[in-house]
Amino acid sequence: MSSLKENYNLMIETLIGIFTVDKGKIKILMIRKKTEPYKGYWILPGNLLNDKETLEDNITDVVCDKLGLPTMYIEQCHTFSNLNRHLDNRVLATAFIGLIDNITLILKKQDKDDVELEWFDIDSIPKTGYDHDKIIAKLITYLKKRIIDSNILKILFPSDFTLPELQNVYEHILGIKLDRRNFRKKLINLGYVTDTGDVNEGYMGRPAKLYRFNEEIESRNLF
Amino acid sequence: MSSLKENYNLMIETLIGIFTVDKGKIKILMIRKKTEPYKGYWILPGNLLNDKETLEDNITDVVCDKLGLPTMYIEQCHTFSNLNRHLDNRVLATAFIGLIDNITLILKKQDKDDVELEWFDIDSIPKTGYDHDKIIAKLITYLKKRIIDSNILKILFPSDFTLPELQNVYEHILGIKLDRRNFRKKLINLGYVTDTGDVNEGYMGRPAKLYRFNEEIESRNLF
DNA sequence: GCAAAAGTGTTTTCAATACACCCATGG
DNA sequence: CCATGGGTGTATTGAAAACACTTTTGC
Repeated sequence: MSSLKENYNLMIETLIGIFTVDKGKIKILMIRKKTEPYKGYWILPGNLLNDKETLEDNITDVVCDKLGLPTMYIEQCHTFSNLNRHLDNRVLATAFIGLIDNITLILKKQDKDDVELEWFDIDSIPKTGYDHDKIIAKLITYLKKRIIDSNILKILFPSDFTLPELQNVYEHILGIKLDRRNFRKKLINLGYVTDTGDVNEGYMGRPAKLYRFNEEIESRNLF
Repeated sequence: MSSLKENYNLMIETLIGIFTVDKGKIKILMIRKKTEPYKGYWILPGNLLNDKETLEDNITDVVCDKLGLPTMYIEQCHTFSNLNRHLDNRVLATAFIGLIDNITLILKKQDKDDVELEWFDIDSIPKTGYDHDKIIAKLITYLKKRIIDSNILKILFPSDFTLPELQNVYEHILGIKLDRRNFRKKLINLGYVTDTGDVNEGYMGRPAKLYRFNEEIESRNLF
């Protein structure tokens, strides 16, 4: 603990992968960089940490002020400390995931003129600036693991979703096909979801029933 | 990304909770602080990050050079960024877990005269300096979760352990009693462990058979 | 009426649970 | 021989997996 000051030319940024689900597909929000370096490339939203706020406060500010999105559920995932992350300065990055359901997102977002945002399917990430491709890969892996071993999917499916949509997400994450009958049986019989009585009209084929997650269900591995 | 330099009076330290299992009990290694502040208190080993190394390299150096322990399996867990972690400076902390089995530990450790180390049962953590009590709590929670949903326990039980020892660890972590017959049945029938043919002599009661984990087993939730 | 997508039941298999007595050693 | 801790088998229950046809809507 000697030499407290001398070794410090070192900065920290926050980065966030914001995820939502739209029609059974998991999407991540990226922002197009407007200045050099990496001008025109897609990157994760984020900000440099200043010395009067926590990482969590900082990233919450990014979400609200910079992106115009509502406050959302976040989890810290990993701190990246490779030496060459930035070209000039040493900058560490603490990466978060943020989860928001599509309905709240559409209702509460405020458009910002000064940022160019786009949602990408997590299977179709564009070319990124910096090392954000590696960070995104880690965030997606983290998200998948959390979906499998907790019930954070509730946050992405707040109410009035269809079981085929939910099944799509599970199949996508697990990389396997699930039997429709067994899927419904498990979710319904184990008390995870409840029929809302409504149906999802306006699509091709037979309208699907709408469900919501039950609140009081404890987390366990479903698949 | 304006104002790169002006906001930086900010440092990062690494901290590590090193865990081992001894006779069915999970232990964590702590170090006694020899200087003010918090002189005489127990803290987690760690070090300030300098600008020429990654967090992972830094903590590996702590383990080897400062503590005299062999290189071990580590995982990054969380970065703590509360404003008042240290008294004078703003110091963030990235905390790791390190896992090592008791046999390798005893064989390969080099005693260091200048550090006072002690292994504490994770249920009996002493009074700590700084916010290390909170960090330890988080590390223990993290470790428990990882033990439940992966097979990192293999790292802590390399070979020649008894099933009652292993059962103790599971019971401790899960906070429940497990049936001895069902525990053995599961571990053996599902191919997780193999009888080495040896027994554990020299303790009271009937000697226990010794087992080792099978290598090729995929990770799943056992309980 | 046909294309598209959603809904439904039964059987089999296997792991999970509950449960009580005997065995091997040290002192 | 007794105290201590370890090892063993069976029956029941419940979830997991496999499997094909019918229903509802839009066009």
